[in-house]
Amino acid sequence: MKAVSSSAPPGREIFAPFAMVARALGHPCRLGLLQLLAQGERSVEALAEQAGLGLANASQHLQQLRRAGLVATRRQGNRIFYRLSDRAVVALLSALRRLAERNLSEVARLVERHFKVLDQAEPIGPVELVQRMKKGLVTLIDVRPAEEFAQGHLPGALNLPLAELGRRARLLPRRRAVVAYCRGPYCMLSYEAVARLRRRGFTALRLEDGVPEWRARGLPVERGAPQALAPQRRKGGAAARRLCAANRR
Amino acid sequence: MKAVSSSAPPGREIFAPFAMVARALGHPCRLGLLQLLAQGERSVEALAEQAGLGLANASQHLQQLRRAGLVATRRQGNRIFYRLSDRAVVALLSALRRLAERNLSEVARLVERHFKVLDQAEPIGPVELVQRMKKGLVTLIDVRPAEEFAQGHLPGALNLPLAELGRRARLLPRRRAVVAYCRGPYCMLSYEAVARLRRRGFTALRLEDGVPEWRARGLPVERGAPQALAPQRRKGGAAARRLCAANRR
DNA sequence: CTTGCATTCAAGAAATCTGTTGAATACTAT
DNA sequence: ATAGTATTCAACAGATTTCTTGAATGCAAG
Repeated sequence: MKAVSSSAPPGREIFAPFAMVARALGHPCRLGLLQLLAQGERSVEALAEQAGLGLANASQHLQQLRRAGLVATRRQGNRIFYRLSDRAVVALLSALRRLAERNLSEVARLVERHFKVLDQAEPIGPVELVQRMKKGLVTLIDVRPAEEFAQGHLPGALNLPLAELGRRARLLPRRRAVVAYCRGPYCMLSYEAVARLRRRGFTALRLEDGVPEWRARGLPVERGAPQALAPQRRKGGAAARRLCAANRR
Repeated sequence: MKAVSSSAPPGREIFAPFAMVARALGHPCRLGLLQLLAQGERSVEALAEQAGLGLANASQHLQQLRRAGLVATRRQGNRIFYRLSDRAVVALLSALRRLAERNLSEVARLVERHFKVLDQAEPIGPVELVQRMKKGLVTLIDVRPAEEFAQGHLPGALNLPLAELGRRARLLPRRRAVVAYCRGPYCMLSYEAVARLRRRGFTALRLEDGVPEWRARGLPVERGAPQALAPQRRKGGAAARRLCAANRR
């Protein structure tokens, strides 16, 4: 950018810091990194791998995010963990998503179509989920990797990472519908999970929100406990009761 | 950006549209244009002039905003009027501002310092304004140009554009404190107005919000009526009553 | 101190973005 | 039609961004 055209109206530089933050959000890779970080803190290496980026490249993207104040770092021994600097970041991302959904109908249609192939049905919202859980109508599964589940998950959810879905799907009760959720509205894990479950004859639905959105709504999140890998779990009954108890307050 | 490094994790392109919207916000000039548009619709020419941009340059920035779905256009005869496409845009800008304020303390300090020279006192919030207006303690002035005032202003505000402040300041009551507002938290008009009024011996304060923020809070806005240019107006009394009435609902 | 590991820095090529200029388009008024 | 106005388009130079590669840094373990 050259010297601003003619008479620079005063108070233009004021916007520079804000523009910098917006710019930091302005790259698909960085949005992907932020979505991952919204699940919990991670090392550079883990982020690079899960985002499918080269190491140095991921590092540079992360530093850009840090310069913009969107993420913060913590050193632990040899490695450096990145995390969202503030839960307002999730709010900003949600605002961005809402607006892009409304206004970019052209692109949004394409995205939707691309996903609708996997999931023809509307996702259900958090309110409806709680109602159905209360009635014991659904089994709630978290299809993210176990580590992310450990860092926070919906109360009463079973952790069934997509990778293990093939092996463990048969353990799900067939009577109840299965509701799957993952990292967020634009994470494809749950789309994929729902598609696979349907192919196996399950009644499967997607939860609209991911964990970050759920948390941002002020709804309760259960931490820790990567869940016993025990394939045989009282499926749904106890879990549903826990979810309801947590939501009743 | 080349082909994404190695194995493109699925669902990366999904973020592209969102990144595009964020990018559109990622330039100081475009943020300035959006701030102007938040006051009301405008022609390209008016926008270019007020933002201090070349005509073609402004046009291109505006088209970028339109491609991102942030603004929309309307043709009227010879000219084209741009407007915000959705009030969610103001919400997004506010979210951006909040986050940048919190996290970019380094830059924020500089900005603040730059402004604190003009305004040493904290701005007052909308709640406090309503209270003081109710008690008839303050005169509320809108220091934006008359056209913007006409497109929407706080109930009971007097329009005293910065350009006319010199001539008309003497007409303000000296007993009451003067509260000035303008386009938003990072518009310098009100800073400047407050500084000038103080130099003249007034007790002057800045309102934290501008009209867009006020509106976004769901507070009432009076439209039309560029206000009689009559220098002699029952200053504050009737205005205050109107503001209070409007806010009471 | 040396080694190994995680991360960052540095440099360079390719792509993208910006602002300017001058021409082209779309509409109004004469 | 013709002239005039408002806006957009096209093209270009300069700046910035992005990703890759390879080296440098900081820390922990031996």
